[in-house]
Amino acid sequence: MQDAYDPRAVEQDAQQFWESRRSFRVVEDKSKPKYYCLSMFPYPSGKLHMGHVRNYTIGDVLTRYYRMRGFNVLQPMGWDAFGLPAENAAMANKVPPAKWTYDNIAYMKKQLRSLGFALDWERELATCRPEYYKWNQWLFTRLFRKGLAYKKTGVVNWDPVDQTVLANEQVIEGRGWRTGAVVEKREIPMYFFRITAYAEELLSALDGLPGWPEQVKLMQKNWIGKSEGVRIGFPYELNGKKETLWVFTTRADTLMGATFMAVAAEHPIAVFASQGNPALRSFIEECKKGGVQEADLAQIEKKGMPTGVFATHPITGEKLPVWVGNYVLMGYGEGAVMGVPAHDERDYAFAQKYRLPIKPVIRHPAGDKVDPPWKPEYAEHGTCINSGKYDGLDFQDAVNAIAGDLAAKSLGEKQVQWRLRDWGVSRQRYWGTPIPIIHCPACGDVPVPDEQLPVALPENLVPDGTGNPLAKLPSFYETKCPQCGKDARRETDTMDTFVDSSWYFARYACPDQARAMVDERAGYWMPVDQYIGGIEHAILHLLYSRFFQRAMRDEGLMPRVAEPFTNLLTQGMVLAESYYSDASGRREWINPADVVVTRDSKGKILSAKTKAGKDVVYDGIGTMSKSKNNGVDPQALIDQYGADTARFYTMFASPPTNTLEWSDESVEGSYRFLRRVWAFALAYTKGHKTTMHDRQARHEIHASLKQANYDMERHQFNTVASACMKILNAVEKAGAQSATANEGLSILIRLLSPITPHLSHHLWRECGFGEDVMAAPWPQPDAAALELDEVEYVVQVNGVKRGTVRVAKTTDKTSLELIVKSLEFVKRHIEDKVIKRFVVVPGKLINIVV
RNA sequence: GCCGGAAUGGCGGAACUGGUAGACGCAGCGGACUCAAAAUCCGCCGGCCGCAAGGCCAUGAGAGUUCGAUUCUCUCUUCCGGCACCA
Repeated sequence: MQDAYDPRAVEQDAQQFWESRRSFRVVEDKSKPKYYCLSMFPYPSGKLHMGHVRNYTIGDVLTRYYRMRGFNVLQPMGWDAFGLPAENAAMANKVPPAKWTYDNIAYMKKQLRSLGFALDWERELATCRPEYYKWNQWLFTRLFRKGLAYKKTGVVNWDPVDQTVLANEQVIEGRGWRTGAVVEKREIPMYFFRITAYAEELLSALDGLPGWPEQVKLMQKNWIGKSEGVRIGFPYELNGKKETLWVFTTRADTLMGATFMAVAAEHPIAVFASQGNPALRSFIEECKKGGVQEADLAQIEKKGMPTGVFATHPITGEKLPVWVGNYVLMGYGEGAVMGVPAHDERDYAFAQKYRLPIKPVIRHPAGDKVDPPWKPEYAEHGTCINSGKYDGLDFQDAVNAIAGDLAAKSLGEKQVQWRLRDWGVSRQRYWGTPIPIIHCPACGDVPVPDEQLPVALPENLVPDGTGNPLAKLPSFYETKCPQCGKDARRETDTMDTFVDSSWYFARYACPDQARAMVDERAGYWMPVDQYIGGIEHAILHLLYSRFFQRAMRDEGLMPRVAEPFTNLLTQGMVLAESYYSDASGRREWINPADVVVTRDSKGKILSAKTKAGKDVVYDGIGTMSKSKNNGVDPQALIDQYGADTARFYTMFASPPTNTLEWSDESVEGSYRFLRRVWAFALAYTKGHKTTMHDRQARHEIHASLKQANYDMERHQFNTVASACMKILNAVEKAGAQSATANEGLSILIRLLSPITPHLSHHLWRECGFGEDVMAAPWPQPDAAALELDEVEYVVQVNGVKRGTVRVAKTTDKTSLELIVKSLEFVKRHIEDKVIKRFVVVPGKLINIVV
């Protein structure tokens, strides 16, 4: 055994051992319980970032742990390889996205290998490969025939200068990122997946997911947003024609307080009324300015303009003015709302601004009046007032009565409304799965027949920022209609990359299957037993995957599996400090690795300078991002300390679900610990062995092991790492030649092996415990070692700690009371007072209440 | 704006079902070893008062329940994630 710990040599050696044995290759094996451990696959952006290291280390710790516990464990890896950054890189470097992507995959794969993850590389897949995306297309055509994929218009961000659709990310403060032009909303035809057909099941099935964090289930529940309400019709006349303006409301009880109507700018009433009304037309144009992001729309100043149209209140017959409101969204409900200013905050603000009447119809906790400013209680449920025959009814009775009266006039019905919208999957972009539709002038939209799949994406194009290059490539879009054989045009839009990532987990079971999307091997491996990934995916990716699993199930694939992920671990983000320099008048972001910080004694930052001495400004802590240049490159860490230190640090630094604030300094401590383990093992191999046991040390070892096993089960790996440190402390106390060292080292090396597999592999062999630590059984604490004859009680008087006392374990409550009352530090606090209570928590604590 | 989460020493964090707040580390300080440095080892390490014994304060802020609250309830503040075309 070498005197000094040399991570490079140890890690190469262990990786070769695993490689030569194909240690991580798994096949279906009915004799063992299966465990499918999956980490979210990476986007091949160039190199690994710390979030990847953290994510994949968590997955690898679980993989190796379950493997030692006797499970047949699958841990695969692949590449979420389509997406926007490849097109951006292509524009910047004039290199096709395909080449950029494949180069990145090659480099990142090398990095993953150097970290020693127990991955079955024979199952590797990349979503940009035709043998993968063929099945996106195949499923799309199946859903299309069933009506679960369909075409309608959707709203996008439009850059009027580049004449192109922009992603939300490419809209900076309402302007196109390349042109600086004010972005406009534009309606274009696109394909949608009818996820709303599964809304009820996606919602109710959340209750059957005990292995998911409550917070994620709650977010999904709110996202799906089931609400029960009433669809109400307000008759109006347009050009002498009788029409009905429909709205949806969850507050039908406030119908008698409606004083106006508001419709979206795209609503037919608005469009009609704007003819011959230049002011209204320019207002509608104004509403189209800006992007489509929900967060922006929710914060814009509420503005409106009357259309001159009046709608009839379905109960009172009163004429209500119809306004165009920039806060009404065409995509939600009916694209129109009834304005009840007295009991809705947005309507209240709108009515105040435009001096519309405010009519209170609900008695709220603060009374009957709704004087300004707005108070949240105005929106609370209560008894109806000023509502004619509905006066005195409470919320539910009023809704029922009003819905009943409206139904009699065919102007209303109860309705369940979902916040969830259908999933728009069309992207006007090149680097994605081509949508397998052919547009025929005679036959309409025709899905590409199976024998013509995949619709291959040409890999040699370079986008230029002015729209989709596929739409400029006749050899791609010129085709024949599969039905009538006449000239037709191929769809040039590609699919949202979320489609790729909605089923990759099933494909890992059978990546080599050329004849089907998945085969019976998916039936063996699915569902995923443990899924691990960033909390930022809590809604979209996970919801889309749950939808896809059901769509595939109903297509006869994996018929028994509805939920793709049995257990979910959402890891926290890896954060870093960011700094910029203002010197050039423009913010120049400086990597934290190049910044020297001086702090005061409280740890507050006094000043920050670059290594060259230039002043920089501290911009707080946040996610690592390219735009703020605050990424920490894990490669430097691996090169300097080795993979095991990188792995140990990321596990030890904080519990997996917390955010992790990066600190270079703490890495050193992890490395020091691994060196101490090495040094102790070295001393152990050299010395004479004795049969002597250190009882106290042995107790500490087994108590720590018990804790570690508990924490392993609840995925709190930072305290597993702490337990390893405690065991080393104990075993060092016992001495390298003791029998306790033999037992303790054997436990320690096994306990560490999921976290630091290379070091554990090496030491296990050097200490003579066996050939392969992964084949060893997982350690269990010895009950006898955990037992102690004496227990220490904390003694409190009135809940304040006054001291401790050691007594025999068998002491009963009566004698305990006598012993405690005679203690000097107790007497002092209870003399001449009456003891009201004597609380004993067995084995732990005594509280005397006086 | 809406939905979800978090807040504990100088720093990361621990405290299992309400029972010793600060485990285990990092940084810092003092010492040993060394010609010296590195490495390693030993000791101290929340704040205030006190020579000490000991006492008081303290888990973002404010209230409440309890013999006892970091843990449960309510209100608030700040920060983080998501908001449907970033992945």
